[in-house]
Amino acid sequence: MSIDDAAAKQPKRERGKLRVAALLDAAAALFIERGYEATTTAAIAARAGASIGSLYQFFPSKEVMAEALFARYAERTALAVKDLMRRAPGRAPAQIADMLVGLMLDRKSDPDREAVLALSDAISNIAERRKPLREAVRREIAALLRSANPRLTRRRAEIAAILIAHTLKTVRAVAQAEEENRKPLIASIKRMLTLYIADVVEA
Amino acid sequence: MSIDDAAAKQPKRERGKLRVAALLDAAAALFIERGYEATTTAAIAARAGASIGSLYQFFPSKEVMAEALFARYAERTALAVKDLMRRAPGRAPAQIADMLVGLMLDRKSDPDREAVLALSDAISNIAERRKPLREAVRREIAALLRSANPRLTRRRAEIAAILIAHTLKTVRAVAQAEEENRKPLIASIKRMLTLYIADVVEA
Amino acid sequence: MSIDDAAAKQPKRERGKLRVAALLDAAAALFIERGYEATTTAAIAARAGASIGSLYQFFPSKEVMAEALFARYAERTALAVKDLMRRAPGRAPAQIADMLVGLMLDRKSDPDREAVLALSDAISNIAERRKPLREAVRREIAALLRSANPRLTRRRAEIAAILIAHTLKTVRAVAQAEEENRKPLIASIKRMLTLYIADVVEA
Amino acid sequence: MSIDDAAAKQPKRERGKLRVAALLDAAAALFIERGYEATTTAAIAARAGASIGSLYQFFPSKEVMAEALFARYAERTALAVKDLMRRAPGRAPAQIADMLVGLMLDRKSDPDREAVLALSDAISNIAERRKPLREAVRREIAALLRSANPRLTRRRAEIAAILIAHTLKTVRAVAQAEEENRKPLIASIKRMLTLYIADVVEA
DNA sequence: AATGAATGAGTCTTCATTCAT
DNA sequence: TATGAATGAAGACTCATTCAT
Repeated sequence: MSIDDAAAKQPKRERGKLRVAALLDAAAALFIERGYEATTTAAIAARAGASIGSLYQFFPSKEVMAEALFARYAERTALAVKDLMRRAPGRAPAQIADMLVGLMLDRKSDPDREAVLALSDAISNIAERRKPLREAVRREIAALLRSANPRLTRRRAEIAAILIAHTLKTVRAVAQAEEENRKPLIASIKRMLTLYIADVVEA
Repeated sequence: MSIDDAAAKQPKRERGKLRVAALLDAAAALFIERGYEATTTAAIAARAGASIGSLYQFFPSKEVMAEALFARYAERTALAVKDLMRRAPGRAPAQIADMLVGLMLDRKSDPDREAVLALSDAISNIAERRKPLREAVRREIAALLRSANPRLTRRRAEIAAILIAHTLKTVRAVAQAEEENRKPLIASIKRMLTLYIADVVEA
Repeated sequence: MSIDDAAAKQPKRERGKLRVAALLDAAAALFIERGYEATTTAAIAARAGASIGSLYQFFPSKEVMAEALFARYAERTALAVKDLMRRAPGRAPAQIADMLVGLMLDRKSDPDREAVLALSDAISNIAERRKPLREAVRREIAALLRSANPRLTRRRAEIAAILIAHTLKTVRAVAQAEEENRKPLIASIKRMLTLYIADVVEA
Repeated sequence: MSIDDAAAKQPKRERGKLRVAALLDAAAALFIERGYEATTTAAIAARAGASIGSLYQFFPSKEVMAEALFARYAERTALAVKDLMRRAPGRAPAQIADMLVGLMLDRKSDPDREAVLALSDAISNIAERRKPLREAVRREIAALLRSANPRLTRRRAEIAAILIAHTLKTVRAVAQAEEENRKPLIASIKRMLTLYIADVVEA
């Protein structure tokens, strides 16, 4: 809400929409390749086949680009989570673990995801921006647990949801860093989550 | 061993050692506050009460500073892990989980730790440098598991160790981001690890 | 009369005239608020509720806008001066001082005036453009003095007119910067001018 | 007092002092030649025989340069005014007018003066910064008037001082813009001021 | 050793103006 | 005519690193 909190300008013409998408794609690719700091706005524009002025027509600053990229990613994620929840109720712990890990693996295929990660420590308030998304996910997981065991207190479900969400991040780390062990690791994560969810739900 | 493989110069006098320590402390604090890229060598020198010239007397480049910081951290961590292992053999899963989580909480008090994390995506080969330390930790955890259940295959122990190590990182994340829920979350992590370790060990 | 001597295009339809007026009003307001250099053509268009393309439809350059603004102001000023002169002949020094100061105060209410001042050092040849207006005013004042004292040499009247004109500018400065002292200051200026005019006329 | 209210860094070595002076001289010259906006920091550095980095070593922004230039000018002016006041008491109106106009003409020879004028509308708060100087001058003039006529009320002296100070600015304007009429105009200003001062003092 | 000045390539961003629809 | 996208030269400023004292 600060004064220079200018947001990305919405393009009004078709040409503009294509530009914005191309710029965002280029930014995502470069943020992944080089990191946020090392990526120059000139490079983004060049890769998108646009002039630097064109970039600034839509994004008043490099930081706003990052935010726009995050918004695009958050929107897609929210959709995926919503979709998951439609299919979840009434499942056994092992199935739930499966679905959650599956969601993470699916989402990993979104090229924006990795780019958004490169943003984490680059933009100070991206952490704040990410909060609503994170909390939505937690709420959904907590609801899932309580639908599996209605006697679970709200508080306990909440704590468990936080831990499960954190653990799910491991899926991403594992999928990136440990390519040669990926499969058994994914299986192990599912196993660990299954044990934990069962423990929580049957408490 | 190449020519430009310059490392931090070892200070010869007491005064020099203090300077180096002060510079590393300042760098650590600033890397945490602003990140690696956003921290200027001038700011490091200023916070350490030294001149910029003095900084370059001991560290031939900003990158070398980062490496020196990492080395200081790795050394302390190695000591802590070694110490843990001396006390570990013959414990039950719950105790092992306790000790591992306790180690993370202990190590968190080292101000270098967070700073080293800020280095991750800043310096490409810091990831490489970190590998040996990470693998040492994994080896120790795997050994622990196999000492608890000698029939465990090397491979299974290794996979489990990787997952446990990843999960331990959650301790740090939790301790930072979720202050109000810290205690129940730590307890939950211990519970989840206990369940998983028991599952692995009793397989 | 050179080829690139492009002036503001005369709008043909009513809608165009309104647009031009709105653009000039917006420009005037922004020049006052931010100065000529700091005002962007985009901001002018935006405040006038027009598109940037529309602005350039009527004004081929930012400089031409400034000139058009000046022209609008000069026209109004010339009318006011002409009107003054009709009522001036045969008055006593104190009355003349009164009328001149009154004219300045009147003209101050024209929002273009302040804007035109913001143009002074921004556009080099605006000083040139201003010359004819300035000299017309001086001629009128000189004529006034000589009608009050026909024996006054042309030269003396001219010098006095220049000084009086300069002093009249003080009215504007005073009215802007010294709000709390405005009234006595205006009175003092009138007194000073009265003394001086009397001195010149009775010489 | 805002956060980024960084001031010019004081040089600590002789070399630095020379640099700062050279940069300020270059800035003054260029501000006069081209105006504040049109002067680039690169041009200032070049004219001073310094690198652009060297300029920013001492002046964190172009605006701070302008402020430093103003400070240098204000200091010199304050000295001149103080000196004047030492010689002023007990003089007749004509002599006082003479001295005041003389002061303006003297100060005009300071190359910083004209540069400072080019700053007026460029830097928003320069008006604020100028206030103390302006008020000091007014106080001195008011004191002068009251020493000439002790029965003058504080208020009346103050108002008269403001008007006199404003009128003195005319000296500068005249000296610049009306070169061919300078002499008789200066004489006329002295005459007008003499009349006015006498009127005030003998009231 | 210590200090602080010097360097300049490189970065983000701006903005008057032109063009395509 | 109206609109909004496109352009790119230019400008303020940064910062790791080197040098002179």
